[in-house]
Amino acid sequence: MTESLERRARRVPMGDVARLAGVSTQTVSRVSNGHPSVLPETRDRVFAAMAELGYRPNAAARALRSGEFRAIGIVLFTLSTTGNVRTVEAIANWASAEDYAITLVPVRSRSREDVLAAIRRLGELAVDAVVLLLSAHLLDDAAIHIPPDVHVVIVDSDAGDDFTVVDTDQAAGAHAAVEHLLSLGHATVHHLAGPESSYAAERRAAEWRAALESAGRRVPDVVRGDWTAASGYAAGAALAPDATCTAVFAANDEMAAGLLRAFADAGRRVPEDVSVVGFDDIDLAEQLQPPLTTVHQDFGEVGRRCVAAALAQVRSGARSGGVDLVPTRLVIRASTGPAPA
Amino acid sequence: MTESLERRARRVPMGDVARLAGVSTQTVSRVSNGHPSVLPETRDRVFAAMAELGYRPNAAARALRSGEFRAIGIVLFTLSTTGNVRTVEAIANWASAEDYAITLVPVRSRSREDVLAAIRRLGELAVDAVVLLLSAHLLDDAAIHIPPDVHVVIVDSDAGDDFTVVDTDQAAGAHAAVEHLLSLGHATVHHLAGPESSYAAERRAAEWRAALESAGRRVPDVVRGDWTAASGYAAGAALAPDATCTAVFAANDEMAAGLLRAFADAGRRVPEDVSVVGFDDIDLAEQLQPPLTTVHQDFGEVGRRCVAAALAQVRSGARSGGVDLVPTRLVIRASTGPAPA
DNA sequence: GTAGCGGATGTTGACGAGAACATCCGCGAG
DNA sequence: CTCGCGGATGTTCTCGTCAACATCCGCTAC
Repeated sequence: MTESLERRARRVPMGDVARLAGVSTQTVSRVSNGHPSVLPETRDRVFAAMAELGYRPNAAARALRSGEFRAIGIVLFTLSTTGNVRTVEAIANWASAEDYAITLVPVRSRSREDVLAAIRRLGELAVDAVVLLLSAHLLDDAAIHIPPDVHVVIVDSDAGDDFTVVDTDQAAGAHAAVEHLLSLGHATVHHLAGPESSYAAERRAAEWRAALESAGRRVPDVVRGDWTAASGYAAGAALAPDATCTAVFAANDEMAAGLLRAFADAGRRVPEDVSVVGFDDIDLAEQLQPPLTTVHQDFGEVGRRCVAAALAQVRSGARSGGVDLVPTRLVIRASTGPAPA
Repeated sequence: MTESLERRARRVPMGDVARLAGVSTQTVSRVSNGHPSVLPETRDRVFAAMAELGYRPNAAARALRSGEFRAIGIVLFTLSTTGNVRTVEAIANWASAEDYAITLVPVRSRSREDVLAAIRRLGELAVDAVVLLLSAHLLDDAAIHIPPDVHVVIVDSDAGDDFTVVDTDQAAGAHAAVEHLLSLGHATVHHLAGPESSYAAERRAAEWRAALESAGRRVPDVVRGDWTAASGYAAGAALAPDATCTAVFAANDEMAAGLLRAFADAGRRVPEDVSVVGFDDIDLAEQLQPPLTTVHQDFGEVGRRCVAAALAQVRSGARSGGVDLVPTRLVIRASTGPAPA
C-alpha cells in the first residue's frame, strides 16, 4: 500500500508571504480578509506571493484570535437510522451555506459513562455550538450537566425548558396516521413501536395510544421493534395470525417494510386484509410492494431550524429555551385501504 | 421559540484556575495533560479549581501550539447514498476510537467551481488530514490541485499514483455478480448502471462488460439509473417486455428494489422469469420481495483503513501513494435462480 | 501655505496553551 | 558539610493571526 514518499512541505506562515511581497504581516492579513483599504497593486503582489508559497491561513490561530471556529458540532449515537442521517445531512448543508463546517462526535454506546464522556468532550471541541441528536432520557440524568457557556440545540428530545429543542412534530404525525386508519373503518390500530430508548418512538407510541383512547377504541398491546426491517419482519410474523389485526401503524418505514414482507409470507394481503402505515417517508417507501402509506418528515426543515437556532445563540451569546416543532405530512399510497368487511 | 435568556458565562482561561489553586498556569497545564511530576495534593487542588470554575481547555490555543487539531475532514457531495453514509459512519467511529473528531464538508454541487472551492477550503480547515469521498474522476482535471502539505486519503476514486486510495474492490464484486448469474445458466446479464459521474458505477459497469466478454457472451445495452429506487423502477419497466432479459445486475440495492417492483407490476416473476442481483447489501435487501441477492460491501473495513492511512500520514509527516482494496462478498438470497428453460 | 482629513501601511500586543529553561528544595553520597 | 541530582514548580517565550493604534503621505479647503 505504500510506495513513494514526498517530504512534507512546511506550513507557510504569514510572515513568509509578507517578506516575499515586501509588506507587513498586517497587510497580508488585510488582503487575506478582503479589507478594502489595500492598494490593488499591493493586493496583487500579496496574492502572487501567497500563490507562490502556497500560503493558507491557519485555522487555529484565527480561531484563537477571533474566538470563533465557524463549526457546529453534532453529537449522536449512530448514522444507521434514516432520521439521523437525513438530519445530519440537512444540518451540514444549511451550515455550509452559512460557511460553517460540521464536526461529528459519535457516542460509542448508550451507557451513562460514554454519554458523559461525550458531553465533557463537547466543551473542548473546536466548535461554536452543538446539536445533540440524542434522546431525552439521557439528559434527564441529573449527573449529566451541560456547561452553561455551551450553545446547545437538542433534537429528538423534550428538554425545552432549559434548552432550544427542534424536532419533527411526532405527536401530530402519529395522530394523522391513526386517524387515517380509523377513517378507513378499521376498528382499531395496532402499533409496531421503536425501541424504548428512543424519545421519538415513545412520543409516537404515546400519541397512537391517545388517539385510540380519545376515539373510544380498544388499545391493543404494543409490539416492539428496534427500527430495523428484520425486527419488523419478526413483529409481522407475530401479528399475522391475529385476525383482529387489520391495521398496523409502524413507527418507521424500515420496520413497515419488514411487516409487508411478513404479511406477504403469511398470506395476508396488503391492503385488502391488513393496512400498514409507516413513518419517515424514506426514498424506498414508494418502491415497496405495495407502495407504503407513511408520515413524511421534513428533515431538511429540521436541519434548517437547528442551524438557525444554533447560530442565533452564537450571535446573541445567549441560550434560549423553547420547542420548535416541524409539521409532518401524511402520504397516502397503496398500503392502506378500507377495513375488510 | 424564545423564552428565557441566560447571560453567557465567560470562557474560563487557565490563569483563573491557576490563581484559584494558588499555582502557576504551567502547573495547571501539567495537570490538564496528566504530566507525572505534579504532587498529588497539588493536582487535587488544581482539579478542584477547574471543577469550581468550569474550566475547559481551549481547542484553538492547544492546536495553535501543538500544530494538531485531532480531527479528520471528510469532503463529500451527499449523505443520500448508502455507501457514503456507511463509510462516513465507519470513519467517524474508527477516528473516535483514536480520539479524533470528524469534520464534514459538503460540496454543494458537482460543478467544477464548487469542487475547486471545497479543495481550496480544505487547507484552511481545522483538520489534520482529509478524506475525499467524491466518487468521481475529479482529480483527473489538471486544474484541481491539492496542496502538497495536506494529508489526503481518497475513497471511491482512482488517483492511486499520487495519493493513498482506499476503496471497495468494485471490480471483483461486479465480477462475482456476473459469474453467479452465468453459472445459473443465463445466456447473458443485463446491467442497470449508476450515473456516469460516479467512479464506482463506472467500475462496476466496466467489469460487468469485461466479465461477459471474457465469457464470450453478448453484451446488452447498458441501462442507466441515478442510484434511486425510482430510477430502478423506470429501468425495470423498460426492461420487462424484453423476453431475452432473464438476468439483471443492478449497480446498487435501491435500484434493484425498483427493478423488483417493476417486474412484479409487469407480471414477470423473480426469480422464476428474471434473476436480479444488487450491490451494497443494505439492511433492507433481506426484506425485499423476494430477498435480494447482492454484493456485500464491508464499509466498516473501508472506514478503518481510511483512518489508518490518514493517521499514518499524519504521524509520518509524509504522503504515500497506492491503492488499498477491500474485498466484497456475494450474498445469495432468493432473487436469483436458474435461467428459465 | 498650511491645517486637517482620510487612505495606505506599519508596529505592538493579545488571544490560551505549553515547551524550554530556570529555580528551588530536600536528600544521599563523598 | 557540601556537592549534586532530580522532582516540583515558576518564568519566559512562541505558535499565527488580527485588532487597535501609530505613522506617513498626498490632497483639499480655507
